[in-house]
Parts: sequence; structure tokens; C-alpha cells
Amino acid sequence: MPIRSPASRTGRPRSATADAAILAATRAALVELGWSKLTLGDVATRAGVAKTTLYRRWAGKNELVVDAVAELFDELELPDSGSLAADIEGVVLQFAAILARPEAKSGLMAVVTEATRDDALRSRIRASVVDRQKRLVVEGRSRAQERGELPPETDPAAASRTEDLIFDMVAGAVVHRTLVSGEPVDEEWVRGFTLVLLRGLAGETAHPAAG
Amino acid sequence: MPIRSPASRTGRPRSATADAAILAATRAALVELGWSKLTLGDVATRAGVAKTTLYRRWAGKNELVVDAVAELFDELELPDSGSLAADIEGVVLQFAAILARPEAKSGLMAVVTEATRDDALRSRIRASVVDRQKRLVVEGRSRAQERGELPPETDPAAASRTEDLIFDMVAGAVVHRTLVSGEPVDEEWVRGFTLVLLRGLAGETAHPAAG
DNA sequence: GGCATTACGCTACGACTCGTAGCGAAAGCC
DNA sequence: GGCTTTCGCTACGAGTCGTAGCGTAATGCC
Repeated sequence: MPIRSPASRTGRPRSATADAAILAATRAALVELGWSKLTLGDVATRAGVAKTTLYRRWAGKNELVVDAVAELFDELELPDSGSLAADIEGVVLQFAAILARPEAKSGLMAVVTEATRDDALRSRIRASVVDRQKRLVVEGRSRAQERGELPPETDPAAASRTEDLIFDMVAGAVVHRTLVSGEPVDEEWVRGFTLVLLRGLAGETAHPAAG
Repeated sequence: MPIRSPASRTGRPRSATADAAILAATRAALVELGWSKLTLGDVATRAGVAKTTLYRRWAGKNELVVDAVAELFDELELPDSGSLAADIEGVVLQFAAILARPEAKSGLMAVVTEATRDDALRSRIRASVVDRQKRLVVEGRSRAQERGELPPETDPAAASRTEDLIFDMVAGAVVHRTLVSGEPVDEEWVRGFTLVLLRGLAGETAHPAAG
């Protein structure tokens, strides 16, 4: 979401097509140039707008890229496949497909890096990207508990911690595999990952390795 | 490792103290300014060397920061606690402690981001940071198999895949927890994570993808 | 239609960083 | 001393930043 104008109903309205063009141009520039060489002047030229228009709507490079990348996650949906394993595999493959795109790789990780020193930026990322992913975890887990595939958790604090843990394990593994290891998240990998995760969460099918 | 001079035995040798000062100054600048606002001129001033000296030794900002951050991982060691769970918890806590430092957060993630468009940089990161972490996974797993805590794996290809999976799950979860979720990797979290991971791995067969 | 208000495109600007070149001096090996 | 390489310093063109100013375009209100 760009910078809000002061709630005025009068005057010339902002061009909606310009917004879309700017965000698309930002993604194109991310693909071609990457984060560090991306300049706002270049984005403005690609989008066919003036550089000043860009600065009127976004505070800077960080906020612009967050919005441009966030749109990529609009398509993320929880499949209703009836089995928890299939649900997880479906979500992971969707997430990996988005993350495999170069504009997602360079853009998303760059703003996450910047967010380590900028709380407002972190909130922006959380609201427009992370929470959307996390909702899939919460809903998928809830469905699995209804089906008896996962043990129920009555304590809300413990349930919240478990949700956080699952989220960090799923998203973290996919991101690390893609960006650090530089290997593809293909179906074979997803099957292995899902197997380990599910066995670990179910807690019944295998005995904990205690000595 | 800085740019090598052309194997010359003669002439004035490079100052070793300058190297150390530059890397320390880089970390200090990362803490104070973060990645995006870090400039090589500023680092040179902090280190008490000329900017040109910096450019003679490192190709650019990326390579310099990789070296500066890599030194942080020198202390990483595999504890010999006798139990796999304790080994994992120890390694994870060590890794998390390093990653919690601001120079590691902003520096490491930034160069990983840049590495998405630079294969040479990716190799550099792999050699000086990632492989060192991964060796802990390989060795810890090997020990656990000798103790019977994890099932052995005869097929070397499958074993390699499993190692990759474990590595991505461990490192990915810690990184995601620290950077994206922004929550601390404390002992409580580590215990929960280790429990899930170990239960998931305990039933591992030689061909987890078969089905 | 006329008016107020806001967004837009364009130009220009000082400040900053970049990466490099050139110079004289310093610090080693023979 | 002579040779070689590094070092500190200065200076430079090129590029980007974020902003200001101006005239114009597009809307709501009367």
C-alpha cells in the first residue's frame, strides 16, 4: 500500500494504472538488475512515470519492493486435498514455485535483510507477506486436528508456540533450500521433507530417540 | 580471503594487521549502519587505511562482507555430549547465538541475497560459511548412527539427500525464526524443534521418497 | 462553466558514493 | 644500494539520491 493521501475526496485522483505499472516495472527491474543495482529512476522510466511520482507514493526502495513482491503471494492458497501430507506438499510446492522466481528471491530476501534494522519495514513485510503464509499453517493444522491426523492442543499458548514452530520449519527449510543451498524444491525433496515433518509432529508413529 | 597478489616473494609485504583491522571495521560498520548504508570509504576510515588499499584487496562490498562475517563462524563446534538430542540442541544454540548478532544478521543475509545473481559469490559463501555448518550435520549424524540413535543409510546418494534435508531444516528453521519471525531462539524453542526433528528422523528409511 | 484542490510530468539541483588513476614514500628481499 | 610491491593521499568523472519548483491535467463542488 502506497503512502496515503490525506483522505481528500477532491482534486485529481491518483492513477490506478500507474500503481500497477510501477509495481510491474519494479519486478521487471528486480529480475534484470537485482536488488542492489535497482534504482528508482530506472523503475520510473520503465513504468512510464516521472521519478517524482514514485517518491510521492512510496517512502523509498524498501517499501516499494515489499509491495511489488507481496503481489506475488496473492495466488497462495491452501489446497483441500483431504490429507495433511498432501496439504503440506501442495503448500510447499506453491511457496517454492513463487520463491523460485528471480524477482521473489532477490526482492523478498533483500527487504527481509533491511528489516533487521527497520521495525516499520518489518511490520510491513509481516502484514503483506508473512501473515498470509502463516494463515495457511494455522488453517491446515486445524483441519488436520479435526481429521485426527494431529493430536489436539488445548492450551492456547502451547498451540501458538507449535504454530510458530511449524511455520518456521516449513518456510525456513524451503527458503534455505532455495537460497542458501541453491537446490530446487522438487517433488522428491518435498516428499522427504513432509515425511520427516509429519512424523515429528504426530509423535505417535515413531518413538522419540531417547537414550 | 582477499585478492591474491601474483605470487611475488619480493617487494613490500601486505600488512596483516591491516587485514584484521579492515574486517573488524567492516563488522563494526555493519552493526552501526547495516548493509545498505555501509560504504567502503567509511570502512577504510574506521580501519585507518586508505580506500585504495581496500580496493586492492577485495573486489567489492560483497566479498569484503563475506570475509568479515565468515570469521564469526570460526567458533562453531560440534559438542560431544553423547546424545544426539543434546548435540543438536548445542549446535542450534551456538548457531543462533552467532546469528543473533546484528553484524551477522544484516551481513550474512545481505550477501546471500546478492549471491542469487552472482555464482562466484555463492561459491565464496559456500566455502567460507555454509560448508563449515554442514560439516557439523554430517559428523553429528554419523556419530548418532554409530550409537544407533539414527538408522544407518547404505546408499550414498540417499544419505547425501538426507544430509541436505537435515541441513536445510536445521539452518532454515533457525534463520527463519531469527530473521523473519523475529523471535529469539531460546532453549524452550530449541527443545521443541529438536523433539520434532528427531522424531521425524528416527523412522527414516533408506528410500524415504518411495511410495 | 468556473473554482479550488490534488496529482502529474519535467527540469534542475547539491550532496553523496563509486571505482580508478597517478604520485611520492615506505618496507621488505637480493 | 637497487629492485619490487604496497601504502597513503589526492583528485577525478560518472552515477544515484531525494527534493524543489513550475506549469499542466484531472477531478469534485458550486
